[in-house]
Amino acid sequence: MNIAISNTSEKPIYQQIFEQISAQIIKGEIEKGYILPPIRQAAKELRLSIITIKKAWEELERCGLIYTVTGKGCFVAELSSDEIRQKRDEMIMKQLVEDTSYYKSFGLTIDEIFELIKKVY
Amino acid sequence: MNIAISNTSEKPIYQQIFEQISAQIIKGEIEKGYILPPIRQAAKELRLSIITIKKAWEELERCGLIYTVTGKGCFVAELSSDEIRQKRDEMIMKQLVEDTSYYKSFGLTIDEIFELIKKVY
Amino acid sequence: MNIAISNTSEKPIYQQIFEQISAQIIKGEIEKGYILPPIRQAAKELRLSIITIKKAWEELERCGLIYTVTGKGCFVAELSSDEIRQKRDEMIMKQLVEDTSYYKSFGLTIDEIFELIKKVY
Amino acid sequence: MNIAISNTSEKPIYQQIFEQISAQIIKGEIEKGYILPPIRQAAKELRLSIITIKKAWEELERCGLIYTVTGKGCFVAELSSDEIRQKRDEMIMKQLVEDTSYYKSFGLTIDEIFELIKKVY
DNA sequence: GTGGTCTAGACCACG
DNA sequence: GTGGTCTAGACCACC
Repeated sequence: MNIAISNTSEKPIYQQIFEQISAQIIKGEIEKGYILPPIRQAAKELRLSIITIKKAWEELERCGLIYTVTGKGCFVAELSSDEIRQKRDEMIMKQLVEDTSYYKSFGLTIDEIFELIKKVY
Repeated sequence: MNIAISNTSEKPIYQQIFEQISAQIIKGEIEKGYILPPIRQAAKELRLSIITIKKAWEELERCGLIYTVTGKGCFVAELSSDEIRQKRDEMIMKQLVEDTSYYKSFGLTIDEIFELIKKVY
Repeated sequence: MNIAISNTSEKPIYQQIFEQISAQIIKGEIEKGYILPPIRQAAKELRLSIITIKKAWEELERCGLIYTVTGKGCFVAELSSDEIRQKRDEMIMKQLVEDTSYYKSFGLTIDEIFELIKKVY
Repeated sequence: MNIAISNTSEKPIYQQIFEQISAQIIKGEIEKGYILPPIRQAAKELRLSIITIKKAWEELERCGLIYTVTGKGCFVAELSSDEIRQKRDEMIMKQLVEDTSYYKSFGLTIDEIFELIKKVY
């Protein structure tokens, strides 16, 4: 559980948590079958409301990255590397389609986009 | 004035308008010195509140893309192509920084990002 | 009639005209008894609405700097240098009181104000 | 929160509020990290519309004097005394440029301006 | 609870 | 005619 929260960001906190944990799962930094900390404990550690944590957990479950066993806790889903890769591409693509359409709306060519990304990277 | 509003989008309406008009100005689709439609007329055409339009116009003015003359209307700023280019890169960079940090969080290399963008483009 | 108008300024146009002409009268750049150009002509020269010019002339008359003779035109008032000086101080003081109270509201000492004015001057 | 509103002033209400609060922050009368009253409460207290308060808060945020955390409130920014001083001079300079150009238009020298300010102070 | 957005009116100064 | 400001409600997402 290594999460960095920014209060000033425009992104809602629950989404920041969701993105970071999902990235960690997909990168294999959290092993399959691992039990996520109980909501109450996570809330305490991150000094956030339980509601906020719950919302992040729900998002993760909706994506199939974790599953809840009532009374026992939330487990990281045991996915094959193919499934993982598929989920990763799904999540990234969803974002990518939106992003590129934004860049294209300014009349940028694909090469100009690459140029700018290189600068940022 | 060719604006498409999505009520289901997460983006606030005023920002959708801002983005579309700013893109049109930057692409040169709206010529310099052109008078934007009066806010009341725009509000009526798009079936929006005056304040929503006003907010979009204010953003445009803050970016230096238009200037308003009270009692006369809102004019597209007369910028050099260099200034336009600079403003364009500014706006895109702001978005790009956020986007790439998202991709990076999944462990994507810059080449993998290029690969994906090519597919989408 | 040497007037510079800024459309982008926040100051209303009629006030810009008023300020510039009154300053010219007070500095003696316009001689006493001089006939101001007819409203219609001034409006044409400055490419402004007649209403705008009329409003500026009215302000000048309210300040006693010009007087209107119906059918003949607007004349620069024939004031003694004492009267001129008094009017000048009146106009400046009115502005000054407001300005200094603004600076004071930020907790500036009089010396700090002088320092800043020197920079600007 | 000690705000005095003048309905007769030419200044828009939201700007009066902005100026008073920004002055208080800059003078250190409101401590860093302090939470501004919720916009709805402030609106009620001052008997103003929520939007009017919101506009004032937005100006403060644009100047970097406060930052808002959605769902939590608006906090006074934690700036170093240098940053504060810089912001103060910025705001005053902006006003000062306009003011001095007005005085200069009447042919006043810098010393005459000092003389008058001393009188008023 | 908080702020973010939006509506459908209104009055005013300016041109 | 224009934009500038303001009101008194409303619904939403987030915490």
